[in-house]
This record gives sequence, structure tokens and C-alpha cells, in this order.
Amino acid sequence: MFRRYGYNGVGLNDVLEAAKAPKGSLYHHFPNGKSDLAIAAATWASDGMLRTMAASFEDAQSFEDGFTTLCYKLAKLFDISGQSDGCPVSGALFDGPENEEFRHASDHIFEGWIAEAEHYAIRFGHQPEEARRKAELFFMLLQGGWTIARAKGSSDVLRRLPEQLIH
Amino acid sequence: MFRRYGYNGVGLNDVLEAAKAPKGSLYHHFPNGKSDLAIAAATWASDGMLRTMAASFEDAQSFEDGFTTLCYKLAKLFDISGQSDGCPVSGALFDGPENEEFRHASDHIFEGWIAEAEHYAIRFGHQPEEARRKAELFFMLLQGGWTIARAKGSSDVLRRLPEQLIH
DNA sequence: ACATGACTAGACCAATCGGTCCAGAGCTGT
DNA sequence: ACAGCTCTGGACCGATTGGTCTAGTCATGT
Repeated sequence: MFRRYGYNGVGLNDVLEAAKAPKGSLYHHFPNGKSDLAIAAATWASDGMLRTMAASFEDAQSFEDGFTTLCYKLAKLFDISGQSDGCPVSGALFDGPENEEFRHASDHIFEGWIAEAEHYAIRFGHQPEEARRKAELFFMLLQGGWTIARAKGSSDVLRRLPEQLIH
Repeated sequence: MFRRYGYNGVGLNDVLEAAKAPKGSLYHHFPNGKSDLAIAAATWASDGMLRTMAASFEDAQSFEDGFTTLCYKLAKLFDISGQSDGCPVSGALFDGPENEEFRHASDHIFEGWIAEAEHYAIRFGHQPEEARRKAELFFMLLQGGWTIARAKGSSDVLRRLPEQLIH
């Protein structure tokens, strides 16, 4: 729900109704309420992304190869979601309260993705500096491509993303 | 306010207080209230972006040259905003109500940016297909780079963006 | 059997939300 | 001077917001 409607676009009552859980349970497990929940949701989504990345690069022959697989996987997820979900981290955190905790949490998660991509680039023989550059490009292509896909309501851009990495 | 807090993160009362305007004026000029206002704000911000692009590419010697100038301009704007503003269109529209009007508006605006970049690429001698690819890369680098800059609270990434275009 | 802590259930709250409404201010053409 | 507008000012509305609070359920260890 966060990735689709954004932090402020989601009401606690909506969440609780969807989860068939009462308020008491939420505030027992997440004492700080909505903000705790959003960070937990973003962290959970990030773990899923890291797993998808690992699965994509596991049998890859090159960085470009792994990236291609990942793009197709994400395009599929995008279609399943009804072409309306955004980045779970941006949705849950950037749209949230403007405080240092949220900013740092999103930085930490994004840095995790980039570091993981950098790790793959190095494994496939790229030099450290080149690997970091490629990892950042990796991230920006996904983030920007996802934005276009959402605006267009089509996953085509995501599948054409690998072309951008080669040139 | 929309680009910093997102559509749902901004209350009409906050906007009206900042504008020193009463409710009546808002609903006279924007009969549909908040949603009209958000689309107007996004359109206005888009015009500013197009002007900044034009200014950056006007005296440029190449596509890369113009892009570099633009990145530095945007980095400056990002710093002035206190390193917390996001993309005005994403903030005002993606975070807003999930309807076809908003989706289409954001697509239209983004497509305008890409078409403009494509136009510059063609002017600098790139082939049509290559120009479109480069224009989409242009957009994704800005969108993704801005996201990183926001998470890190630093405009450094934006200034290093041109490196990604060359390789 | 009983005590104890984890957890649920939901009534309840003040604050704020976007939006409606209308009295009247102020300008313009006659 | 008056009529006929556009536009402003802000009181007011029901709905919803995130959050609090307490009574009670439940599982577990002794």
C-alpha cells in the first residue's frame, strides 16, 4: 500500500482493515505507529529486492546479462501490480515525515542496492572505480525507468533498460 | 510544497496560509480544488524545467556539454532548496490520487522533457534512434540521480552525472 | 489451579482533512 | 448612481486522520 499510495496516501485504518488487525496489535508491535511500520515495510521490500537481484545475477555470464534478467523480472512484477506501484522505499520514506531518521533509512537501503550491484560488477572483472560507476548507473536506470513505466502505465521501458547499460 | 512533501503531505490550509489566500479564492480559480492546484503546480514546474534545459543547451557544443551545464544548474537548485525537494511532477502527481487524469498528466510532462532532450540530441547530429535512446537515458539519469541526491542529502551525485552519459 | 506477561480488540479522542457556502468587497460599463 | 460582474474572506461541515487507553483474551511456566 505504501508503494502504491505513498506514506501520506495510506491511512492506518485502511492498513488495519486490509490486515484484519486492530489498532492495539499495531501499536504493540510498532510502538511508534505509522513511522515504524513504514520503515519496516521499506526494509522488508528492500530484502525482497536484494533477493531478486541475487537470483538474477546468480547464473549470469556478465553484469549486463544479470541486469537484463533483473529488468525482465521487475517488469513482470510491475505488470502484476497493475502498473501502478512505485519504488517501495521512495513511497514509504520520501513521502513520509521529513526527518533525519527517514532520510538516513532510505539512504541506507539504496546504498545497499548499489553496493550489491557494485559487488556483482567486481565479480565480473570490472575495475573498482568502474564498478562503482556502473552500480550507480544501474540504480539510476531502475529508478528512472520505473518512473517512466509508471507514467506510461507500461513495462516496456523496463525491458529496454539493458540497451542503456551497453552504450 | 508539493515537491517537498508530496501531494498528500500538503494540507490545503498550509498552502493557503503560505499564500495568504482564503479558501474562497482557491476554489474560485481552481474549481476542483487540490487536484487542479497540483496539476497546475506540476505544469508550472515543468515549464521552469524546460526553460532551464533550453538555457543549458543554448550555448552548448555537444549534447554532453549541455547535459553537464544542466546538471550543475540542477545541483545548485537542489542545494538552494535545502537538499530536500524531490521531482515536482512526481511529488505532485504520483503521490496524488490514483486516477487516469493524473497519470496522463505526468506522462505528458515527462514526455515533454524527453522530447526536448531528443530534439537537442538530433540538433547535435545524433541519429533519430540514438537520439531517443539518449534522451531517455538523460531523463532516467536525472530522475535516479535526484533520488540518490535526496537520500544522501548531497548534490554531489548530480554533478557526477555527466560521467554516466559518456560511457 | 493459578499467576504472569504477551497480545488483541475496539471504543474513543482531539486535530486536521478537503470541500461547501454565502455575505460582501471591489471593479467595470453604462 | 446603479447594476452586474468577478473575486475574496472566512465560518462551517462531515469525514478521516494518527494515536491513546483500557478491558479482556490467550498461551505458557510453575
